[in-house]
Amino acid sequence: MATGSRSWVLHVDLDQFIAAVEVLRRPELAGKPVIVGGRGDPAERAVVATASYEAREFGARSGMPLRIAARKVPDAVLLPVDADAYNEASERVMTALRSLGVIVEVLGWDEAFLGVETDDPETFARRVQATVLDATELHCSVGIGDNKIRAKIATGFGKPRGVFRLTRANWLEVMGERPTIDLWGVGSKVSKRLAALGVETVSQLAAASEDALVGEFGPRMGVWYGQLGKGIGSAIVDDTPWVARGHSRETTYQENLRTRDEVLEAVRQLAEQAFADTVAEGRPVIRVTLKVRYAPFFTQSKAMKLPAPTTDREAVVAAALALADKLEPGREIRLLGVRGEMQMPDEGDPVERTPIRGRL
DNA sequence: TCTGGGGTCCTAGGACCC
DNA sequence: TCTGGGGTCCTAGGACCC
Repeated sequence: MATGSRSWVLHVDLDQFIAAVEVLRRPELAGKPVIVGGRGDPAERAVVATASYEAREFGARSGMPLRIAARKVPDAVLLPVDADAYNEASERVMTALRSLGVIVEVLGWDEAFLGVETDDPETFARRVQATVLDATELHCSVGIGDNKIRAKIATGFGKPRGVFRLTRANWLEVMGERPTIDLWGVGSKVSKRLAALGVETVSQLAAASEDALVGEFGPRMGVWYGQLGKGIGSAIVDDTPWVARGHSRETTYQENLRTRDEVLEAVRQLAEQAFADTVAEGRPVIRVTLKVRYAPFFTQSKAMKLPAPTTDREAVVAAALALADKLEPGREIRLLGVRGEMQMPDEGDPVERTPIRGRL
């Protein structure tokens, strides 16, 4: 048996995860337009974390200002983000996936790659869905691929509650005529720059000259985009625990900050919170970055490598405050962020594994 | 209509050294 | 007097993802 057994990458994605978790604990919300975001108050500066399918019919989208979404969907049930509840549900999902005896690489709250040896990936995918549903009452879609890129993109064609296979064999047939922005890792800016090069579709990207792409995007990104057009990418599914490079805290203020004292106090608070997260990792901070968004919407950053790696809270806070003194005085500020970057555990021995939220 | 909060990686350009 | 090329380190900022 298993004569045709080979390696597959499966990508599992929960369907409207956050809204589904909310409906689970409040069954009366089933079938209603549900919008989750911020503190659930459309009068505040916040954006939509998830809109249920019913709310999407009226034009609500994740990432949209809560205020706008509430206007589009007057009958919507607005709920605050409850991170603890989603983390707990996420843990149960991942535990269910691990019970299948395969390698599980977690991508976020509601996503994971599975490394699977099988001669029938569709049947295995259905088993994944049944296992998750049985354990959590949540539905998911599964993409099957011969690498992570294709598995990830395949999932979109399976939604909701479906399974789709995307490999070298059908890559151009399925993706070739689609716009480049449909690729994972190509956003609005890059798709426009590609269009300026005459590259509108995935097949055009696959056929584009690497020299032209490198000329436009640089040695790494240029090569990367060319590979992406062909659907080429890593097939390594790695379950070693993720080690964060840094931690940050940022806040959008409901009222813009106006005075220097307000700004310094805000920076101090954010620095202490971000520092607390880095301390929990047990590694020293090597670099501090201050991010500022002046009203109405202009973002800048100031960064500073510390003289020496430190676990001293006051040193980190002092660095953040020093950066705050480089901000333009007298301008209204609507957002501040402080990021602490940590020393990696085994410097000089770069992790071979692929970064999950960055490149694949 | 007015844009969260948490991350990752890449590129350009200046400073400095040989 | 005016000038090279390569390398490293650092900061600022861009782009993308969930």
